[in-house]
Amino acid sequence: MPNGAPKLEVLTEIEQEVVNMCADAVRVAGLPKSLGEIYGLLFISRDPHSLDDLVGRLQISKGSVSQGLKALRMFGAIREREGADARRTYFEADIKLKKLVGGFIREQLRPHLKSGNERVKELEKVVMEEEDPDQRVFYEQRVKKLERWLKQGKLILPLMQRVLGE
Amino acid sequence: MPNGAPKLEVLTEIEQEVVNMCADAVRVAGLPKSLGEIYGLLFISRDPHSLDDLVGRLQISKGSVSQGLKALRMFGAIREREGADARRTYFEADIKLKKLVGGFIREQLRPHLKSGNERVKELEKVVMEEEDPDQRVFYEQRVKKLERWLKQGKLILPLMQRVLGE
DNA sequence: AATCTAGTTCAAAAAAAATTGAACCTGTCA
DNA sequence: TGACAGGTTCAATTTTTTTTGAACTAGATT
Repeated sequence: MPNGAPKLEVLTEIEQEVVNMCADAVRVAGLPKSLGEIYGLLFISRDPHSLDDLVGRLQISKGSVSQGLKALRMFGAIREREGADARRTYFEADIKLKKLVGGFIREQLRPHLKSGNERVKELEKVVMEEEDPDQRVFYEQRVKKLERWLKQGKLILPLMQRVLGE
Repeated sequence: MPNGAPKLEVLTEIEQEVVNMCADAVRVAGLPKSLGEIYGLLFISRDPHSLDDLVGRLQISKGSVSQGLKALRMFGAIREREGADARRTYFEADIKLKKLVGGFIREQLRPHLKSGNERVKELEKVVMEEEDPDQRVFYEQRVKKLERWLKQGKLILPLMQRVLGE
């Protein structure tokens, strides 16, 4: 009978430190702290953890951990693994920066660029209706500027991924 | 006697659209909406605006606009300009993407990388105290990984600035 | 089939962040 | 000098975001 009981111990100093660093790092990216805490603990752990392990060690609710794991899986930041209790799902961190940044770009940045494009197209239409010719010319310049910004954004994402390709 | 009275008119469709786009864009970067609204209105205006103009047109409080302008000045995203009323300070948008991104990197990203470095140095010390040799080797690997991540981050910032050099 | 249990969902609660507005500077003008 | 106006500050309030936890689903297990 395998020991599948969730771990309940408190975090060691090292674990706590890494968990905090990751929590702060994801905040910079505008993601919830709990996500970083979960990733941080997996990152600094040799053995994979189950949902209940994470609840016990990090002292955050089952709901938060469930949602956090879901998001991290979407980013490709964690992987499922076999573990002590065949009934549970265990997770380990994917530590390739390329993967993490790639997931972030795909899930967070690209959707915004996409909707930005649509909005600029809308803008072009509205600008065409401007009566005053000088004003219209000015607006056209500015909208063109927005378009160029979006293009630059689209350009820089794959570049970032390439550079972080290690 | 120059007419320095603040503008009170409501936003046109175009202005509203650009203001909203900028508001959403800065949210992605983790900055307050009001900052984006202010920048957006300046971006799409031919003439510079005073603090009271912005309060009147955007319907946000004097306090918020004052703070927003302060932050935008720090980023280098806006410039002071002469205007109708010699007593007031007027602002116009700096529309060079390089400048905007540069300001963001300098004010928001670099400080985090810096504190990250310090924290990793702290971590190294704590790891040295780990008794179990296998565990210590594992921790050393992970801390090294964190160091590499920070280095990559430092590497990519100037690259971004260069690419956005237009 | 009834019971367990790992995991999910989501409305409500809590926490964090942004905004407000009144008090307060500071320099100008009469 | 005193009244005034532009601008700043910051404690209190509002809004937004995150977290919680109880109810629920689904897939074993007896």
